[in-house]
Amino acid sequence: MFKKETEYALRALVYIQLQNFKVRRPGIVEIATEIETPQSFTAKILQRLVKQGFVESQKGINGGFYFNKDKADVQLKKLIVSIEGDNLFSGCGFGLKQCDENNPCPLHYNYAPIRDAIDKLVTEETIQGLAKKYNADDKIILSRLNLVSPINFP
Amino acid sequence: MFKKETEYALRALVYIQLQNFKVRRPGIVEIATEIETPQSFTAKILQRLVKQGFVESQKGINGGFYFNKDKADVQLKKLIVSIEGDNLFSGCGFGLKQCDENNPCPLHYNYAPIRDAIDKLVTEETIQGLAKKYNADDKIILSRLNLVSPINFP
DNA sequence: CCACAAGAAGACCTTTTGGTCTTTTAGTAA
DNA sequence: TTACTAAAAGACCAAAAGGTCTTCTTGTGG
Repeated sequence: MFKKETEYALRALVYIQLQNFKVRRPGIVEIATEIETPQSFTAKILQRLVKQGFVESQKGINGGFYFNKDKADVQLKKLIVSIEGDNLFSGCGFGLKQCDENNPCPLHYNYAPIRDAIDKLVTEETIQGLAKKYNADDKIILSRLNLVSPINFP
Repeated sequence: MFKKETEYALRALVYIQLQNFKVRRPGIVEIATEIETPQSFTAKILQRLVKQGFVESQKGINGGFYFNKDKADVQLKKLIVSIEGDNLFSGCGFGLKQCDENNPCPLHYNYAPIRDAIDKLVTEETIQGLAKKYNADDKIILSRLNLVSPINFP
């Protein structure tokens, strides 16, 4: 469904938010280890997300990645579109350029409701929402790390 | 959603079935022109589909691609899986290896219904079904070709 | 039986995606 | 102010996806 880059970004950001809830700012080594992604590639992805303002980072000792609480929650759709464009939400299942209600392809009436459901999901859900669900439902899994003692976090 | 190869295969096969309904066997040049895909690439895709038994072909004058009426209709799922594997129907939105009801990722409860809807659609629908819809609903579009006079077709 | 009209086969190329590695920059604590 | 820690930057590499091109092979129809 999603590209690897998108999957890694989702997992990394949810992981960062979870650690932020625990008053920690995880570094790239910890993040990549816990969400089980290639470290350098994950670093590159996060650097782009920092540049684009989805998440922030702090260099040096006790540095790491974190969300600015003054900013709005990160909407999944904005994140996904920034990585892989909006083809998933607006494209035609047949790959036709012009396919809509007035000019439907043979798959249109089957496919449109699914596409709309995907759009609704990613429009309504946020990284912070996913992280909160994780905290609320102890069945939900994401990483191998379950509890880390908080360190000082200004 | 789907890979280009899958999209081209869907369009090509539906086009072939539509022409078969008109007692014609379209050739690769006609197919690629009408469904607006790269000719050589489309030829390559169709050759693979012939080898795998999804469609048949006839060389020489008045040759072209056609469906064997004695065989079962082509289920979209079988076609798609043969091209891009079943990740779309069984994979996790987060890209986790082990993600299910018992071990859900944070996106699981949102994503599973969508994935199931996709699975249902491609399991129930066939190339022949799509082509028939096309014939029944004159709004539906696929190619630039709307009517071609039938030629002899044994 | 030959000319021609197709599809078959496969080598090759380009772009995108996924990924590694090395060097630089910046922040912090002692 | 130095030593260390951590992110930033970007060159580089590998695999997969997407696509082209040339050369067979096969099946008619005349």
